[in-house]
Amino acid sequence: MSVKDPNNPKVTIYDVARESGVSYSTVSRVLNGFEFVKDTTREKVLETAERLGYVANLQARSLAGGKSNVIGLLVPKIDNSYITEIVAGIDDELSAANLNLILYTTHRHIGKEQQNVKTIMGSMMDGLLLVVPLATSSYLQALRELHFPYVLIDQHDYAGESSEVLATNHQGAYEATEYLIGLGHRRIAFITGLMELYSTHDRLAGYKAALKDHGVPFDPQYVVQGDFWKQEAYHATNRLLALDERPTAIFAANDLTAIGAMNALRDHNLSVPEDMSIVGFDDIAQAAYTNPRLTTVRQPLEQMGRSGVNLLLQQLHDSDRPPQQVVLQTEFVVRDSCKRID
Amino acid sequence: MSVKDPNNPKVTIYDVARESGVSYSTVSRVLNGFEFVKDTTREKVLETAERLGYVANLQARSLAGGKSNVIGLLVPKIDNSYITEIVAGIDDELSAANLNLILYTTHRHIGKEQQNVKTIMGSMMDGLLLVVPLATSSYLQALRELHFPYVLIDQHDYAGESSEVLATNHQGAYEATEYLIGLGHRRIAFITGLMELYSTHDRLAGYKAALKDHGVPFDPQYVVQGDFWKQEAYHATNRLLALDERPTAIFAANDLTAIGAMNALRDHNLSVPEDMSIVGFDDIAQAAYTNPRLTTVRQPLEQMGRSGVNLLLQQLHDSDRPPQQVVLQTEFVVRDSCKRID
DNA sequence: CTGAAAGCGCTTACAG
DNA sequence: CTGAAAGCGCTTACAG
Repeated sequence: MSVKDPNNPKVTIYDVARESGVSYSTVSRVLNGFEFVKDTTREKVLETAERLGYVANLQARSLAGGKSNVIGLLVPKIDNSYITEIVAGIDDELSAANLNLILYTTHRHIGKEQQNVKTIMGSMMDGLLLVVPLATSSYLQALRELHFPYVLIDQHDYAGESSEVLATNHQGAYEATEYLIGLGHRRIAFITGLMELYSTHDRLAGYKAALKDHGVPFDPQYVVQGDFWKQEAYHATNRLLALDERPTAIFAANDLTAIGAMNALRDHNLSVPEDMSIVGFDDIAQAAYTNPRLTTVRQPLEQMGRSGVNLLLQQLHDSDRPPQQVVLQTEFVVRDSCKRID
Repeated sequence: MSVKDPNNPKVTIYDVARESGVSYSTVSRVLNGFEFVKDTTREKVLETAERLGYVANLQARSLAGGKSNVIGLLVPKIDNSYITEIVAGIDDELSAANLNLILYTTHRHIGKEQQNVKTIMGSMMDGLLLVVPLATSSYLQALRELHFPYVLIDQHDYAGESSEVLATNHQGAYEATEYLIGLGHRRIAFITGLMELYSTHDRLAGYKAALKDHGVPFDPQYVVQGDFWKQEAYHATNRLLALDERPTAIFAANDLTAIGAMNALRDHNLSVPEDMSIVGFDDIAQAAYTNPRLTTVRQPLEQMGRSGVNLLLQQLHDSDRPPQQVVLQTEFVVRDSCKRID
């Protein structure tokens, strides 16, 4: 009876089988928690697996048709806390569920996004989490045909056939706009986000709805296009400042956009909130540290990640589960970047 | 000759072999870039692989003894930009090299860290990147015996047998302390980081060296223990403020520590830099947004991630390569959190 | 409740 | 230059 080195990770089920005097099939069964195994057998196997330091080989397991216990996570890029907070929530929840995470970054490149999804379909992951994907329409259908479990995070499938987690973008934008109106602003600009993302459209709609409900006429010149990034926001703000009738307030599609706008204002020697009121969206960590501190609409980012995992887990347990939509509540956070005007 | 659906990801080398009229062994060879394949054969195979939309099954490949093309990444937790900047660099470089990344978070739990490393050794990853690991001594030996390629990022192997990427912590701390001394400070406190991390010791040594070189006597009461987090820093700062002779400046082991210290000072109605000068370390994104903006020692975090990948790549190509150490330059960044005193 | 067999998709000697 | 065979570590019907 050879005692293997407990530190040698190359212990297989054959080793465990030999040591515990059962067949490797039985070992596999107890390791997978099958019910029809004699208790004494189970204990013996578990004990020797532990003693030998057995660690399952995930590749082999998944190849053989079992679960791989690995989930693919597709994100644009690990470069701002909007993403990292969502990823933190996902990671937490996944590791609590004993699932591994393999990360794919698209670098906001649609071709790469499609390539990655294809790779993921081809490999043997148990499921896929897509954070603000850009080109969903090109692969959602294929994913579904394969019965490949997936969840959209902060993105919407207009076909209505995908599980997704969203925030109350419309309401958040509505409240932000309403707040500005309540402060006396009438010329309120909106810098949009990326047009590929649902949240952009939903926030724009909320903005328009608030204007309408409060009798402020919608003026298309005050809606300028951004892409959720500082740089574009900077340019968009410059365009706004070149208008004959400048806005008195800017509602930015997200916090990074708000920061970019603040940079542009500073370069024009305009100060916030004296010369321009600003509201953001997201409440990323930086928002509490801008100067002045940014008034914004908080999204429960980490929770969005967690909810995404939970939706996925449900699909993993029941692959015929109809798609579900989880909508998380935003919260308006008043800080110092807005001022009442008369 | 059945044409398969190009969108069906379940295309295997058998399909490619059948379609192109060669054996699956040959297909495998061309897919792996072997040299002894007739050019026409290679082209034919490549063309049909492309046409059928073949995607390699990584699990199978690695099981069969080939490379898995996946690298394990072990991090404490995705919860602050020190980590996420390093991860961003790693992710970038890895995807440029066509390598997949599987993420393991330890939640700063030593048992979990050891468990994860064990799992990684057992599974078939090609290599492992460890970012500020806490319990290296317990598994480095095993990793080496398995010839498992790994690189330490911002952590040191005292045995000198590991490849690692570090920053000039000593020098950075020296410069920070010297700067404070140059501003007239003599009672300079140091809030340490986690004692398990090399950087803590290296920075402490730099701090002491600067004091010594400038004839400022070292006073142990001014060294208080932190753990790189705001909360501990808050308490450490309170201890400092309870001293009979309060320090006039605090050198914090990292920016989060500096922020925690600023919070404590604010709660004592003390202002920075009027009542207390503060220097941080890292220059995470937040550092430019504190109020006042934080003077700090910049670490090239993203570059540290990139260098880690490069070291790993070298080992992947030549597993007998002796361990290498890469030391990246820090940079002192003066902002507004320090004041000259007389 | 348990064993023997087939097979997941691939790589790699071994022959030729 | 290329094919047939064995095997990576595991799961899952199929028998019993």
